[in-house]
Amino acid sequence: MTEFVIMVRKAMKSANLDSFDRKLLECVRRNNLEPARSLAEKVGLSESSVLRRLRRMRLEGIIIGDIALVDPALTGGAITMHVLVQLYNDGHIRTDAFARNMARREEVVAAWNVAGDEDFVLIVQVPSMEAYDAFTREELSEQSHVRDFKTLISIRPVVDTLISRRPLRA
Amino acid sequence: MTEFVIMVRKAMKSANLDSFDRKLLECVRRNNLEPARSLAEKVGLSESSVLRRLRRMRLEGIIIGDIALVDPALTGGAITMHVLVQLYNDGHIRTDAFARNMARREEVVAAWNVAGDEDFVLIVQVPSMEAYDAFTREELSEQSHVRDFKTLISIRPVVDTLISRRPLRA
DNA sequence: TATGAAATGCCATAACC
DNA sequence: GGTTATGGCATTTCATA
Repeated sequence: MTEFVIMVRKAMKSANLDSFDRKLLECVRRNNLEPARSLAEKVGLSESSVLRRLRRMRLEGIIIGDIALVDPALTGGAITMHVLVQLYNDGHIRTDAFARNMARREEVVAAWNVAGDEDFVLIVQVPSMEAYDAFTREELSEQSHVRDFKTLISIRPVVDTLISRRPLRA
Repeated sequence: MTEFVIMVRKAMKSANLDSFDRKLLECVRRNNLEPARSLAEKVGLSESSVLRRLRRMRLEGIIIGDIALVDPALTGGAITMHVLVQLYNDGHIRTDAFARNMARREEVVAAWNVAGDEDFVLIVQVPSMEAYDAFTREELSEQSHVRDFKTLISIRPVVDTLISRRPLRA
Protein backbone atom coordinates (compact mmCIF):
# COMPACT_ATOMS: atom_id res chain seq x y z
CA MET A 1 0.00 0.00 0.00
CA THR A 2 2.73 2.39 0.93
CA GLU A 3 4.61 1.12 -2.03
CA PHE A 4 1.70 1.98 -4.25
CA VAL A 5 1.55 5.55 -3.02
CA ILE A 6 5.24 6.01 -3.58
CA MET A 7 4.84 4.62 -7.06
CA VAL A 8 2.12 7.10 -7.93
CA ARG A 9 3.97 10.03 -6.35
CA LYS A 10 6.96 9.22 -8.42
CA ALA A 11 4.70 8.93 -11.39
CA MET A 12 3.31 12.42 -11.08
CA LYS A 13 6.67 14.06 -11.02
CA SER A 14 7.64 13.27 -14.55
CA ALA A 15 7.94 10.56 -17.06
CA ASN A 16 11.48 9.41 -17.52
CA LEU A 17 11.25 6.69 -20.03
CA ASP A 18 14.41 4.85 -20.84
CA SER A 19 15.01 3.02 -24.06
CA PHE A 20 13.50 -0.18 -22.66
CA ASP A 21 10.28 1.62 -21.82
CA ARG A 22 10.13 3.15 -25.25
CA LYS A 23 10.67 -0.18 -26.94
CA LEU A 24 7.95 -1.73 -24.85
CA LEU A 25 5.55 1.07 -25.68
CA GLU A 26 6.27 0.65 -29.36
CA CYS A 27 5.31 -3.01 -29.01
CA VAL A 28 2.19 -2.85 -26.89
CA ARG A 29 1.00 0.10 -28.90
CA ARG A 30 0.62 -2.33 -31.77
CA ASN A 31 -0.39 -5.37 -29.79
CA ASN A 32 -1.08 -5.38 -26.09
CA LEU A 33 -1.92 -9.07 -25.95
CA GLU A 34 1.60 -10.18 -26.75
CA PRO A 35 2.94 -12.29 -23.88
CA ALA A 36 5.66 -10.80 -21.73
CA ARG A 37 7.94 -13.66 -22.62
CA SER A 38 7.90 -12.64 -26.23
CA LEU A 39 8.33 -8.97 -25.38
CA ALA A 40 11.21 -9.85 -23.09
CA GLU A 41 13.38 -11.29 -25.82
CA LYS A 42 12.44 -8.51 -28.20
CA VAL A 43 13.64 -5.75 -25.92
CA GLY A 44 16.36 -7.73 -24.17
CA LEU A 45 14.97 -7.91 -20.69
CA SER A 46 13.59 -10.55 -18.39
CA GLU A 47 9.91 -11.41 -18.29
CA SER A 48 9.57 -9.96 -14.81
CA SER A 49 11.07 -6.64 -15.72
CA VAL A 50 8.83 -6.35 -18.72
CA LEU A 51 5.74 -6.93 -16.62
CA ARG A 52 6.90 -4.58 -13.91
CA ARG A 53 7.58 -1.82 -16.40
CA LEU A 54 4.26 -2.26 -18.12
CA ARG A 55 2.39 -2.24 -14.84
CA ARG A 56 4.23 0.87 -13.74
CA MET A 57 3.46 2.67 -16.97
CA ARG A 58 -0.20 1.77 -16.65
CA LEU A 59 -0.29 3.14 -13.12
CA GLU A 60 1.51 6.29 -14.12
CA GLY A 61 -0.89 6.94 -16.93
CA ILE A 62 1.74 6.65 -19.61
CA ILE A 63 -0.35 3.82 -20.94
CA ILE A 64 -3.76 5.44 -20.96
CA GLY A 65 -5.84 2.42 -21.77
CA ASP A 66 -5.99 -1.02 -23.32
CA ILE A 67 -8.60 -1.51 -25.93
CA ALA A 68 -9.78 -3.70 -28.77
CA LEU A 69 -10.17 -1.95 -32.08
CA VAL A 70 -13.47 -2.76 -33.68
CA ASP A 71 -14.02 -2.48 -37.41
CA PRO A 72 -15.62 0.96 -37.83
CA ALA A 73 -17.90 -0.30 -40.58
CA LEU A 74 -19.62 -2.51 -38.03
CA THR A 75 -20.03 0.04 -35.32
CA GLY A 76 -22.35 2.41 -37.10
CA GLY A 77 -19.71 4.82 -38.36
CA ALA A 78 -19.40 3.75 -41.96
CA ILE A 79 -18.50 7.14 -43.40
CA THR A 80 -15.60 9.23 -42.19
CA MET A 81 -15.50 12.97 -42.78
CA HIS A 82 -12.85 15.55 -42.09
CA VAL A 83 -14.25 18.96 -41.37
CA LEU A 84 -12.26 22.18 -41.28
CA VAL A 85 -14.13 24.81 -39.35
CA GLN A 86 -13.65 28.57 -39.20
CA LEU A 87 -15.32 30.53 -36.45
CA TYR A 88 -15.96 34.25 -36.26
CA ASN A 89 -12.98 34.76 -34.14
CA ASP A 90 -12.79 36.88 -31.06
CA GLY A 91 -11.59 35.65 -27.75
CA HIS A 92 -11.69 32.19 -26.37
CA ILE A 93 -15.29 32.12 -25.34
CA ARG A 94 -16.69 30.96 -28.63
CA THR A 95 -13.83 28.58 -29.16
CA ASP A 96 -14.44 26.88 -25.86
CA ALA A 97 -18.17 26.75 -26.41
CA PHE A 98 -17.68 25.17 -29.79
CA ALA A 99 -15.25 22.64 -28.35
CA ARG A 100 -17.78 21.68 -25.72
CA ASN A 101 -20.47 21.24 -28.33
CA MET A 102 -18.25 18.95 -30.35
CA ALA A 103 -17.39 16.91 -27.30
CA ARG A 104 -21.09 16.28 -26.80
CA ARG A 105 -21.73 14.90 -30.27
CA GLU A 106 -21.46 11.16 -30.71
CA GLU A 107 -20.51 11.64 -34.36
CA VAL A 108 -17.34 13.51 -33.49
CA VAL A 109 -14.64 10.91 -33.09
CA ALA A 110 -11.83 13.39 -32.67
CA ALA A 111 -11.37 17.15 -32.77
CA TRP A 112 -8.53 19.60 -32.47
CA ASN A 113 -8.31 23.30 -31.98
CA VAL A 114 -5.73 24.40 -34.52
CA ALA A 115 -3.79 27.51 -35.45
CA GLY A 116 -3.89 29.06 -38.88
CA ASP A 117 -6.71 29.86 -41.25
CA GLU A 118 -8.89 27.20 -39.73
CA ASP A 119 -9.94 27.01 -36.12
CA PHE A 120 -10.96 23.39 -35.76
CA VAL A 121 -10.31 20.08 -37.41
CA LEU A 122 -12.99 17.50 -36.80
CA ILE A 123 -13.10 13.83 -37.59
CA VAL A 124 -16.71 12.83 -37.89
CA GLN A 125 -18.06 9.33 -38.32
CA VAL A 126 -21.63 8.83 -39.46
CA PRO A 127 -23.68 5.92 -40.73
CA SER A 128 -25.05 7.84 -43.71
CA MET A 129 -24.95 11.10 -45.63
CA GLU A 130 -28.29 12.01 -44.11
CA ALA A 131 -26.75 11.73 -40.70
CA TYR A 132 -23.85 13.92 -41.78
CA ASP A 133 -26.23 16.44 -43.24
CA ALA A 134 -28.13 16.60 -39.98
CA PHE A 135 -24.90 17.03 -38.08
CA THR A 136 -23.67 19.92 -40.20
CA ARG A 137 -27.02 21.65 -40.03
CA GLU A 138 -27.32 21.42 -36.29
CA GLU A 139 -23.74 22.19 -35.38
CA LEU A 140 -22.36 24.22 -38.24
CA SER A 141 -24.78 25.81 -40.73
CA GLU A 142 -27.29 26.98 -38.17
CA GLN A 143 -24.67 28.20 -35.74
CA SER A 144 -24.13 31.92 -36.09
CA HIS A 145 -20.59 31.84 -34.77
CA VAL A 146 -19.46 29.43 -37.47
CA ARG A 147 -18.10 31.45 -40.35
CA ASP A 148 -17.38 28.62 -42.71
CA PHE A 149 -16.59 24.96 -42.89
CA LYS A 150 -15.14 22.62 -45.45
CA THR A 151 -15.79 18.93 -45.68
CA LEU A 152 -13.31 16.35 -46.90
CA ILE A 153 -14.91 13.00 -47.52
CA SER A 154 -12.64 10.14 -46.64
CA ILE A 155 -12.23 7.64 -49.42
CA ARG A 156 -10.23 5.25 -47.34
CA PRO A 157 -7.92 5.30 -44.38
CA VAL A 158 -4.39 4.60 -45.58
CA VAL A 159 -2.64 4.80 -42.28
CA ASP A 160 -3.95 4.28 -38.85
CA THR A 161 -1.46 3.77 -36.14
CA LEU A 162 -4.11 1.78 -34.70
CA ILE A 163 -4.99 -0.25 -37.75
CA SER A 164 -1.98 -0.57 -40.01
CA ARG A 165 0.29 -1.48 -37.18
CA ARG A 166 -1.99 -4.17 -35.96
CA PRO A 167 -0.44 -7.47 -35.05
CA LEU A 168 -0.37 -10.16 -37.66
CA ARG A 169 -2.33 -13.12 -36.58
CA ALA A 170 -1.80 -16.70 -37.66
CA MET B 1 -7.26 -27.54 -38.53
CA THR B 2 -10.33 -28.24 -40.59
CA GLU B 3 -12.29 -26.39 -37.99
CA PHE B 4 -10.06 -23.38 -38.48
CA VAL B 5 -10.66 -23.30 -42.22
CA ILE B 6 -14.39 -23.55 -41.72
CA MET B 7 -14.21 -20.72 -39.24
CA VAL B 8 -12.44 -18.42 -41.66
CA ARG B 9 -14.65 -19.38 -44.58
CA LYS B 10 -17.65 -18.49 -42.58
CA ALA B 11 -15.95 -15.33 -41.51
CA MET B 12 -15.53 -14.05 -45.02
CA LYS B 13 -19.16 -14.38 -45.87
CA SER B 14 -20.50 -11.70 -43.59
CA ALA B 15 -20.61 -10.50 -40.07
CA ASN B 16 -23.74 -11.51 -38.27
CA LEU B 17 -23.33 -10.25 -34.81
CA ASP B 18 -25.93 -11.18 -32.26
CA SER B 19 -26.62 -9.20 -29.14
CA PHE B 20 -24.01 -11.15 -27.17
CA ASP B 21 -21.34 -10.23 -29.68
CA ARG B 22 -22.32 -6.60 -29.58
CA LYS B 23 -22.24 -6.51 -25.82
CA LEU B 24 -18.81 -8.09 -25.83
CA LEU B 25 -17.54 -5.58 -28.37
CA GLU B 26 -18.83 -2.72 -26.27
CA CYS B 27 -16.83 -4.07 -23.36
CA VAL B 28 -13.51 -4.95 -24.98
CA ARG B 29 -13.61 -1.75 -26.93
CA ARG B 30 -13.12 0.03 -23.64
CA ASN B 31 -10.92 -2.55 -21.98
CA ASN B 32 -9.56 -5.62 -23.67
CA LEU B 33 -7.69 -6.86 -20.63
CA GLU B 34 -10.82 -7.64 -18.68
CA PRO B 35 -10.89 -11.35 -17.80
CA ALA B 36 -13.42 -13.53 -19.57
CA ARG B 37 -14.93 -14.51 -16.26
CA SER B 38 -15.91 -10.95 -15.62
CA LEU B 39 -17.20 -10.46 -19.14
CA ALA B 40 -19.16 -13.67 -18.84
CA GLU B 41 -21.34 -12.48 -16.01
CA LYS B 42 -21.75 -9.07 -17.59
CA VAL B 43 -23.19 -10.43 -20.81
CA GLY B 44 -24.81 -13.54 -19.36
CA LEU B 45 -22.76 -16.27 -20.94
CA SER B 46 -20.23 -18.83 -19.84
CA GLU B 47 -16.53 -18.10 -19.80
CA SER B 48 -15.96 -20.57 -22.61
CA SER B 49 -18.46 -18.95 -24.89
CA VAL B 50 -17.10 -15.52 -24.24
CA LEU B 51 -13.59 -16.59 -25.20
CA ARG B 52 -14.81 -18.47 -28.24
CA ARG B 53 -16.75 -15.48 -29.48
CA LEU B 54 -13.89 -13.10 -28.95
CA ARG B 55 -11.48 -15.41 -30.75
CA ARG B 56 -13.89 -15.78 -33.61
CA MET B 57 -14.34 -12.02 -33.95
CA ARG B 58 -10.59 -11.54 -33.96
CA LEU B 59 -10.18 -14.10 -36.70
CA GLU B 60 -12.98 -12.61 -38.73
CA GLY B 61 -11.49 -9.17 -38.51
CA ILE B 62 -14.39 -7.72 -36.62
CA ILE B 63 -11.89 -6.96 -33.93
CA ILE B 64 -9.14 -5.34 -35.95
CA GLY B 65 -6.51 -5.15 -33.29
CA ASP B 66 -5.70 -5.05 -29.62
CA ILE B 67 -3.59 -2.15 -28.52
CA ALA B 68 -2.39 -0.11 -25.61
CA LEU B 69 -3.16 3.58 -25.79
CA VAL B 70 -0.09 5.60 -25.02
CA ASP B 71 -0.21 9.17 -23.82
CA PRO B 72 0.71 11.12 -26.96
CA ALA B 73 2.60 13.75 -25.01
CA LEU B 74 5.03 11.15 -23.74
CA THR B 75 5.77 9.20 -26.85
CA GLY B 76 7.95 11.80 -28.45
CA GLY B 77 5.02 13.19 -30.34
CA ALA B 78 4.49 16.33 -28.34
CA ILE B 79 3.32 18.34 -31.32
CA THR B 80 0.38 17.31 -33.46
CA MET B 81 0.04 18.58 -37.00
CA HIS B 82 -2.72 18.23 -39.52
CA VAL B 83 -1.49 18.24 -43.05
CA LEU B 84 -3.63 18.63 -46.14
CA VAL B 85 -1.81 17.33 -49.17
CA GLN B 86 -2.47 17.85 -52.86
CA LEU B 87 -0.75 15.60 -55.37
CA TYR B 88 -0.29 16.11 -59.06
CA ASN B 89 -3.15 13.91 -59.82
CA ASP B 90 -3.27 11.24 -62.44
CA GLY B 91 -4.24 7.72 -61.83
CA HIS B 92 -3.93 5.73 -58.70
CA ILE B 93 -0.26 4.94 -58.98
CA ARG B 94 1.02 8.05 -57.29
CA THR B 95 -1.75 7.98 -54.75
CA ASP B 96 -0.88 4.47 -53.73
CA ALA B 97 2.83 5.20 -53.66
CA PHE B 98 2.22 8.21 -51.47
CA ALA B 99 0.03 6.19 -49.16
CA ARG B 100 2.74 3.58 -48.81
CA ASN B 101 5.32 6.23 -48.01
CA MET B 102 3.12 7.64 -45.31
CA ALA B 103 2.56 4.23 -43.83
CA ARG B 104 6.31 3.87 -43.48
CA ARG B 105 6.82 7.05 -41.51
CA GLU B 106 6.76 6.79 -37.76
CA GLU B 107 5.56 10.39 -37.50
CA VAL B 108 2.34 9.69 -39.36
CA VAL B 109 -0.19 8.65 -36.81
CA ALA B 110 -3.10 8.53 -39.20
CA ALA B 111 -3.80 9.31 -42.83
CA TRP B 112 -6.76 9.29 -45.13
CA ASN B 113 -7.18 9.48 -48.84
CA VAL B 114 -9.95 12.02 -49.30
CA ALA B 115 -12.14 13.40 -52.05
CA GLY B 116 -12.26 17.08 -52.96
CA ASP B 117 -9.58 19.71 -53.41
CA GLU B 118 -7.18 17.85 -51.20
CA ASP B 119 -5.96 14.32 -51.73
CA PHE B 120 -4.72 13.36 -48.31
CA VAL B 121 -5.27 14.33 -44.74
CA LEU B 122 -2.41 13.40 -42.44
CA ILE B 123 -2.12 13.50 -38.72
CA VAL B 124 1.53 13.83 -37.85
CA GLN B 125 3.06 13.71 -34.41
CA VAL B 126 6.58 14.97 -33.87
CA PRO B 127 8.74 15.85 -30.87
CA SER B 128 9.81 19.22 -32.25
CA MET B 129 9.42 21.68 -35.06
CA GLU B 130 12.78 20.57 -36.40
CA ALA B 131 11.44 17.06 -36.68
CA TYR B 132 8.39 18.33 -38.50
CA ASP B 133 10.54 20.36 -40.81
CA ALA B 134 12.60 17.31 -41.63
CA PHE B 135 9.46 15.31 -42.26
CA THR B 136 7.96 17.86 -44.63
CA ARG B 137 11.22 18.20 -46.51
CA GLU B 138 11.71 14.51 -46.99
CA GLU B 139 8.17 13.52 -47.75
CA LEU B 140 6.52 16.63 -49.15
CA SER B 141 8.72 19.50 -50.35
CA GLU B 142 11.29 17.34 -52.06
CA GLN B 143 8.73 15.03 -53.61
CA SER B 144 7.98 16.02 -57.16
CA HIS B 145 4.51 14.50 -57.19
CA VAL B 146 3.39 16.64 -54.27
CA ARG B 147 1.78 19.77 -55.65
CA ASP B 148 1.08 21.53 -52.39
CA PHE B 149 0.47 20.98 -48.74
CA LYS B 150 -0.98 22.98 -45.92
CA THR B 151 -0.16 22.57 -42.27
CA LEU B 152 -2.54 23.10 -39.40
CA ILE B 153 -0.80 23.18 -36.07
CA SER B 154 -2.84 21.62 -33.33
CA ILE B 155 -3.23 23.83 -30.31
CA ARG B 156 -4.99 21.19 -28.27
CA PRO B 157 -7.11 18.12 -28.79
CA VAL B 158 -10.64 18.83 -27.66
CA VAL B 159 -12.18 15.45 -28.36
CA ASP B 160 -10.67 12.03 -28.52
CA THR B 161 -12.96 9.08 -28.56
CA LEU B 162 -10.22 6.70 -27.73
CA ILE B 163 -9.07 8.56 -24.71
CA SER B 164 -12.43 9.52 -23.33
CA ARG B 165 -13.60 5.94 -23.52
CA ARG B 166 -10.66 4.60 -21.65
CA PRO B 167 -11.33 2.13 -18.89
CA LEU B 168 -11.22 3.33 -15.34
CA ARG B 169 -8.59 1.68 -13.25
CA ALA B 170 -8.52 1.27 -9.51
C1' DT C 1 -23.54 -26.04 -34.65
C1' DA C 2 -23.26 -23.60 -30.22
C1' DT C 3 -23.12 -24.17 -25.40
C1' DG C 4 -21.31 -25.26 -20.54
C1' DA C 5 -18.04 -28.07 -17.57
C1' DA C 6 -13.73 -29.95 -16.47
C1' DA C 7 -8.52 -30.97 -17.32
C1' DT C 8 -4.46 -29.12 -19.15
C1' DG C 9 -0.97 -25.67 -19.94
C1' DC C 10 0.50 -21.09 -20.28
C1' DC C 11 1.15 -16.67 -18.27
C1' DA C 12 1.08 -12.95 -14.82
C1' DT C 13 1.95 -12.11 -9.96
C1' DA C 14 4.54 -11.72 -5.92
C1' DA C 15 8.09 -12.73 -2.86
C1' DC C 16 12.63 -13.81 -2.98
C1' DC C 17 18.16 -12.74 -4.39
C1' DG D 1 16.94 -6.11 -12.77
C1' DG D 2 16.79 -11.43 -12.50
C1' DT D 3 14.86 -15.98 -10.43
C1' DT D 4 11.48 -18.98 -8.57
C1' DA D 5 6.94 -20.62 -6.66
C1' DT D 6 2.18 -19.66 -6.68
C1' DG D 7 -2.34 -18.42 -8.49
C1' DG D 8 -5.20 -17.12 -12.28
C1' DC D 9 -6.62 -17.30 -16.72
C1' DA D 10 -7.03 -19.04 -21.47
C1' DT D 11 -7.08 -23.16 -24.15
C1' DT D 12 -8.53 -27.56 -25.22
C1' DT D 13 -11.35 -31.39 -24.97
C1' DC D 14 -15.58 -33.49 -24.12
C1' DA D 15 -20.49 -34.16 -23.26
C1' DT D 16 -24.93 -32.16 -24.28
C1' DA D 17 -28.82 -30.26 -26.70
